[in-house]
Amino acid sequence: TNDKGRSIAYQKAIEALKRCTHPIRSYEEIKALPYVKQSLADKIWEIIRTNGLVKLSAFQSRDDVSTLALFAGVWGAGTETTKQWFAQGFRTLEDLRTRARLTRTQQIGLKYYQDFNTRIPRDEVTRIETIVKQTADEVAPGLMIETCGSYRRLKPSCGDIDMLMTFKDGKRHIHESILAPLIEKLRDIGFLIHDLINHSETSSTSHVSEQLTYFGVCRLSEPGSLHRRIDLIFVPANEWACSLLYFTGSDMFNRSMRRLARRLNMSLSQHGLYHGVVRKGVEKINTGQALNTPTEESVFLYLNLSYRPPEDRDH
DNA sequence: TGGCCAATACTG
DNA sequence: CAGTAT
DNA sequence: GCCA
Repeated sequence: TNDKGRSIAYQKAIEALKRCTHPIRSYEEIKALPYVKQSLADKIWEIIRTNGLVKLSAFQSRDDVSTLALFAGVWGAGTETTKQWFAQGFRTLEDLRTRARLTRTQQIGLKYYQDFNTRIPRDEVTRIETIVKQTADEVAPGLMIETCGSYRRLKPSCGDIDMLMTFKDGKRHIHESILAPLIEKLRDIGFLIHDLINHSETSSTSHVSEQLTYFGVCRLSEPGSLHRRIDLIFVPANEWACSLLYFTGSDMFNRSMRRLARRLNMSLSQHGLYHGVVRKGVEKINTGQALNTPTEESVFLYLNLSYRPPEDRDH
């Protein structure tokens, strides 16, 4: 419930299982998998034998666990908030609506609870993408726009919509005035329904970033359309490739790529790839120098990896 | 036994 | 600052 | 919970 390390370990084991192509017949075969040892092998074997896991069903049916899982579906509420709500005696979404103290974003998260927790079919993402691109062409021509996340990994459905943009020519500077008119226009045409977060990431530490980020709620005009979570992100041209990599994911893929970078005394983030990084434990002594990363391919190359297209980046 | 990706901005 | 999000 |  509150064990980050353990949940990562389970994730790794799950990925290892997915990667395993040959059928599993014996307990020994399970234990031979990476990231699977005694404890997890026992659990997996029990699932295979009995088609279930006694401990898991007992766990899931616990009042607190199921309630926390329900509350976790509210955008803007994390582990601490959901625990507090449970402690205050709330058990249903109706309890939250009528009695809980909610932040503005949590109110939106609750209002659209069902919608936000419904997967978005690919073709709907495509239609949403078209609207944003058309509108961008009107108010800020010359933008390159790429829809990332699971959409770019060619998944049949997506949890939300992540759109990354930069200037095609790569020369013009990203400026606050680019984001605002686009948002405004999208709001005018009835596409954007709510704003969740509107932030401008400016140079505060080592790297000079001019990333602009908007999180909001959109909806297609067709009757019956659900409200969808959409993120619009402007990045400076020199950060395009690393941002694209980051926002395309998957999460697990990003992690393993960053682990590799670290082993090579480099550091990878959405802003760039740095080499000559000096670390003392987790702490960075020297941030190193930024490498020129014009394309995703270039990042793979620096890390001595062969290129993997988005659809092969599930882990 | 410590780390498990990284870096940063918003809200209250 | 703690919490949440990307 | 697994790994270095």
